[in-house]
Formats: sequence, structure tokens, C-alpha cells
Amino acid sequence: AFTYTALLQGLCDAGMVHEAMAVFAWMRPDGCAPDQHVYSTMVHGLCGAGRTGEADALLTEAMGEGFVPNVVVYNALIDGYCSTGDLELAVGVFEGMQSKGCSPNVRTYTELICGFCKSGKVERAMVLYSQMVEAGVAPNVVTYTALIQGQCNMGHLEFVFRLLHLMEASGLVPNEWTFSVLIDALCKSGRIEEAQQFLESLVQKGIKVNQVVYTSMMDALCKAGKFDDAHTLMHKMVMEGFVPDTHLYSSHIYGLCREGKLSEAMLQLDDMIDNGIQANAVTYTILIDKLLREFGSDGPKQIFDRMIVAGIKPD
RNA sequence: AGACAAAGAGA
Repeated sequence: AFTYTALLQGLCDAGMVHEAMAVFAWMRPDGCAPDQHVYSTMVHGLCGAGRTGEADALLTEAMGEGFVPNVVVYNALIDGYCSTGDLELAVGVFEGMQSKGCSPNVRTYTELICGFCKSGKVERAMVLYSQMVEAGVAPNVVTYTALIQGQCNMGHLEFVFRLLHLMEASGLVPNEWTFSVLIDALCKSGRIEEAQQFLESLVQKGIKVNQVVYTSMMDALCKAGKFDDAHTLMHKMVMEGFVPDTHLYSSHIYGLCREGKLSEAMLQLDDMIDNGIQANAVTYTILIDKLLREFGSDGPKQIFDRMIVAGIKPD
């Protein structure tokens, strides 16, 4: 079963869920009974392919034959329902596992909290948060980050800082994800100066932030027309020896295009490729879109060919 | 020795 888990996971990760199902079906004839690890892998694989209903059916069938799922298996299914937005079904699984004597853990609660936050139901997420604390399950950084994101999306930015304090009071340290959620929320709600100040304060405290934070900042600056700040940001990062990734380069190229600096945008493209960073369909689309607007239907021809030559499939 | 949760770019 160890071998099978590894194999199934490999197939699922490669998007070969169909093949994984076939291998799974061969386990019994092969004399190897699927265990909890195998089931969680299959459930996760099916859910990742958008086949959550099948994952659920697979489990139900196995349980009918006496299989007893553990918390990891249930978590995989709950996560599947959360990511398709079927929150009530997720809650159904959550309640079902408890009635079968399986206690939810941090991940279970965090998945549900994240699901509710993403669909704008922060209140229910907060209820779950209280429930988990009551049940003696300690929230972790991921839990708090999800809640912070939920409150951010609702525009409750003041509440967010309360959550941050609550989190630190329980001995948890916000991480890069936490900061990226915060800064992105500040940016997307138009509070760019606050985001800039916050970012600056992090840097001064010696806290490392990553590409995601810089991309949020870059995106916001470009969309607000603050091109000089955007270029300065890019320049500063490069001076600090930071190598921007595909997202960051793309958002800067987007800014240059909006500013009308097409040739500089093209230079950035060369620059990223020189740095060994892959340009993808998004990157090329930004340039193609601008070239179309500037030069009409023949404008993007060269760049389109470059994209094809680079082996990038248009989407 | 194997399985599950949170963040950023274009149309």
C-alpha cells in the first residue's frame, strides 16, 4: 500500500486521475487492500480534478464495505467541497465525521473557515473559529490568515488588526502569507499608501517579504497610474539582488504597457528571459493586447511568433 | 519510508 500511495499520488499530481482510478481498481485483485492513505490520496486526486461527487461516492461505497476513514480522508473531501463552493455539503461531511466518532483537527476547521471566508460568509467562519477554540483545537497561522483574508474581503480592515493582535497574543507569528493577504487587501481596497507604509515598516523590522507581496504592490501601483513608484519598486528590488518571478514581471510589464512605454515593456520581457524566468501566456497576452491596440491586427505578429517558438500555448 | 488546509499578474 506504500507503493500504491506513492504511485497514485504521482499519477494524480500529473493530472492522470483516470489512470489513477484504474490502478486503484487493480489494488484488490492484486491482493492489496486500500488503506486510509490510499483513500485520502484518491479523494484528493478526484477533488483536484473537480470530481468531488465521485470522491464522495467512492468513500460512501468503501464505508459500506466497512472502511473507516480517518481525519485526513475526511479533510480531503471537505476541502474538495470547499473549493467548489459546496459549503453545505462540506458541513455535512464535517457533521458526519463527528457522528462517527472522528474528531476534526486544525486543518478540518481551517478548510471550512477558508471556504466560508472565500464565499463572503465571514460570520460563519467566525462561528467555526469559536467552535474550534471551544473544542480545544488550537487555531494556527493558517487559520488566522484565512480569517484575516475573509475580513479583508468584507472590507472590515479594522477587525483585521484585532485578529492580528489576537494571533500574536496566542504566541503565533504572522508569516509571509499573512502579510501578503494583508497587503493585497489594502491594495485592492485602494489603500495603497497604507500598504506602502506597512510594507516599508516590515522591511525596516527586517521581516522578509516575498514575490507575492511585491506583485500585489506592483499591480496596485500600476493600476493606480503611479508608474514612477512602480518603477522605483522594481529598481529597488533588483538592486537588493531580488529576482522577480513571472507574476511580478508580468504586472510590471502591464504597467509599462498602460503607461504607453511599449519598448520598455519589450525590454522587460527580454530581461526576464535573460534572467531565466519563464514568460507565460499571461505575459504575452499583456503585450499582444497592447500591440493590437497600438498597431492593429498586424502589430502583435512578431511577439505572437515568439510565444509559439517559446512553446507557450495561447489560451 | 506514503495521504489533507491559507496569498499575487492578462483577455
